[in-house]
Amino acid sequence: MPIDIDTLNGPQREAVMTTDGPLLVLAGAGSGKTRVLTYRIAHLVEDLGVAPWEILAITFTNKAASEMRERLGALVGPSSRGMWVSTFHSMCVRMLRADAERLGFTRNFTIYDTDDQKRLYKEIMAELDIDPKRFPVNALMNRISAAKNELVVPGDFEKEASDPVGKVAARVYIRLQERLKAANAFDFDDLLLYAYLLLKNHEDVRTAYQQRFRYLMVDEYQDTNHAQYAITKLLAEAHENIMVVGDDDQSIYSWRGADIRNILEFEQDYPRAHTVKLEQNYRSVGNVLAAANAVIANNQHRKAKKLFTAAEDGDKINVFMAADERDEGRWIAGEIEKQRAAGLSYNQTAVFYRTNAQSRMLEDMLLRAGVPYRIVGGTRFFDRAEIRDVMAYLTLVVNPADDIAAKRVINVPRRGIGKTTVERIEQFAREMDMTFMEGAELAIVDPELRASARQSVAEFVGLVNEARAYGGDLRKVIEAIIDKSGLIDALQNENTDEARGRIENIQEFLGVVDEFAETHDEDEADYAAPTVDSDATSDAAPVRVLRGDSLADFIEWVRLRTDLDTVSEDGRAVTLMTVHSSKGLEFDCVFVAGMEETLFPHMNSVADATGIEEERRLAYVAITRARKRLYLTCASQRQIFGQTSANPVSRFIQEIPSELRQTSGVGSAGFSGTGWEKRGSRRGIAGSGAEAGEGRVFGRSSASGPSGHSERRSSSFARPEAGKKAAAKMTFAAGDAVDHKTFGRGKVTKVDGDTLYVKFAKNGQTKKLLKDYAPIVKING
DNA sequence: TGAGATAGCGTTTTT
DNA sequence: CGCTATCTCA
Repeated sequence: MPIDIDTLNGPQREAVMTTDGPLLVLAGAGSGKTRVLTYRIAHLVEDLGVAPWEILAITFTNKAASEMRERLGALVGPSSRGMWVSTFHSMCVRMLRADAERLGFTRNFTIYDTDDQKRLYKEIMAELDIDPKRFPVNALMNRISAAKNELVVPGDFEKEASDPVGKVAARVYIRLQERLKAANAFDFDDLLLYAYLLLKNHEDVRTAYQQRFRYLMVDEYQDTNHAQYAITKLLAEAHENIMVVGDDDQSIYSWRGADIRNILEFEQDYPRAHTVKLEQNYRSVGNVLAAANAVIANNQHRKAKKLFTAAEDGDKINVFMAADERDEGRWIAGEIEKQRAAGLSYNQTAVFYRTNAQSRMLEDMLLRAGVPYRIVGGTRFFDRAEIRDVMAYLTLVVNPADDIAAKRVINVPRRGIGKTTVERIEQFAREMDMTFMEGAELAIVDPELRASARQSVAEFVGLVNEARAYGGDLRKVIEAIIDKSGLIDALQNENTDEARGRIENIQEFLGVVDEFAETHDEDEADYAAPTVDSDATSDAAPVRVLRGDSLADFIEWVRLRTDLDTVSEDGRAVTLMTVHSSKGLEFDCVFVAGMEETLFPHMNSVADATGIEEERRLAYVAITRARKRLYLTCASQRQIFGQTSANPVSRFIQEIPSELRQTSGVGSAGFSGTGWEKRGSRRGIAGSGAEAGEGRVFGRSSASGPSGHSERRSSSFARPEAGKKAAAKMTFAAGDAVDHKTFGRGKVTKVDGDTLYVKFAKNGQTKKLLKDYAPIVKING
């Protein structure tokens, strides 16, 4: 399918057509950069005859990668196969799988996530006798993670560390890498670090990749850390056909090691670099864009640019000042309903917040208002204990050296293997320099252990070893492992509602397996890393992957997966997520809640200018997600950690010219902040769309406190039942059908004063709930 | 060895 | 305030 270059604007076209040499594309928010990226690739393949496997495109999230793959599929068809379109992390995994042996690992290596990592740190700290009170695990983890992202290896780290924490971290770092290697595992940062070392220290490998990838494209370049930068640089060395796309104004991950200088200094790194600026915004209406421009203009350290749009001005930015966070959530819910009545669908609406903690109240209020929503982020499905247990079993089957996984499940379900036995095994392993599983095999014949314990260990070792021989399709294998592990049986025997819920989760997990199988059939398998013996054939054609067994692939897929990756367009629900998660997305209507000093900007970031600038970029990202309507809300007082505090309105609101804003909501006599309008001062002007929802109905003087019942709050909700139950005086009777935030549908079986007994359909369990506080809604039928 | 209770802790953002 | 991790008791 030919691409139509004429649909692009000037700079876009320039970016697409400039294929040779280094190219920096500064792509403002909503300027069509994904389009440019995909068109450029299509141009390379279709017009210039570049082979798909000569192209490497790196994105920040899996979602972005699969989106791009999809678009490319539509653009150039099946020839997009064989192209590497992936995230940094999965690219590194692929490289490491191909050459793990060279680094002292095997191709079955495990990827440790933060939880595994933490367990390992704790073990190491115990081993090295480091007091976790004086040296918190998190501090050490952050320190070492930062070092890895800077490509500082343990030896160098030790030399450089002078402060107390650094000195301790140096010891931990050394041991950590030993332990990880022994476990045949990489943590997240290691994936980058070792991939870099692989390329750096093995010339043949490096050359193979350099020659293969004639064209490199890196998206979200402003978010790359030093390790990613260095990897990219190495890969691009031979051809220097590297295109990076990014927006310094959207750099929001510096806390994770992202170095904004990578984009700011690209032109110095590549003196031949050509630069293209995409400044025409196709996403937002004029007022939204003007607000975004005004806010970001307050940052000193940025490349000069100014987005413009041909779109109409649209509505003003709607600022609402709530009495408290409850009021804020309620108002947002009401406003969403109003928008909905005006024809906006739920899934074109999103509510953003700075911290995950804020989601609770918002959820609660949306639920009460009967607004369907879904949350992105927060606790992940894969983080549930039972799912992690299953994963640990699967991991152990693939990588028996994974001690963390082994220890996690050796007594799950209960087999009567206690601390004593585990410590004994650890002792063996340490003394004989073995893995935990090998130590366990010794323990089977250890006369010092109780016969029953030995028996149980033998059982455990046996089932893991047996599982290695299972064949058949992936789902069958996984089902067999779960079955043999006895996890489900044990849960069934518990015979509690909670256990039934867990079984359900495990079953849902099997659904995930199917999902994986569907999206990863053999044809979809990726092409392998180039083989190193570079005779005539190897760079002429892609090498077909010899990915190990698909169980390993599945584990890897799960490990590198985020909640964000499952954000789908369909589903009639409002999306709730953090501002960070929102990057790259767009919605017709956007609410940003909690626009107060100390929350947004967050108090931990206001100390220095760089912190504030990053918060501002975050605000910029939030604002520019909106296509048509933007709401910024704040609360005059808010409970944080059970403590009520009052904070001034966010400076980012003040930075939006007042003529672009329209303010509504209640002030409060007791409010101590600055910059708040007095109650009612803007009432008359509040005008369109706001009058039914704000102050008059929901707002009440905060002086009366959250406990004060307001008389008639129900009237403005679109859904009568939702409004009704929003009131604290809501009554329930046995037989009522209800919907609970987490438990789903249920039926009231008994009412005892303020206490409700609700039997939930999903898990069959009956819960005691306080009617005024539980996140429940009465529903019809 | 396991279950229960309590104390203590920490809550910015996450590939 | 809510969750986790540790301690204590049976």
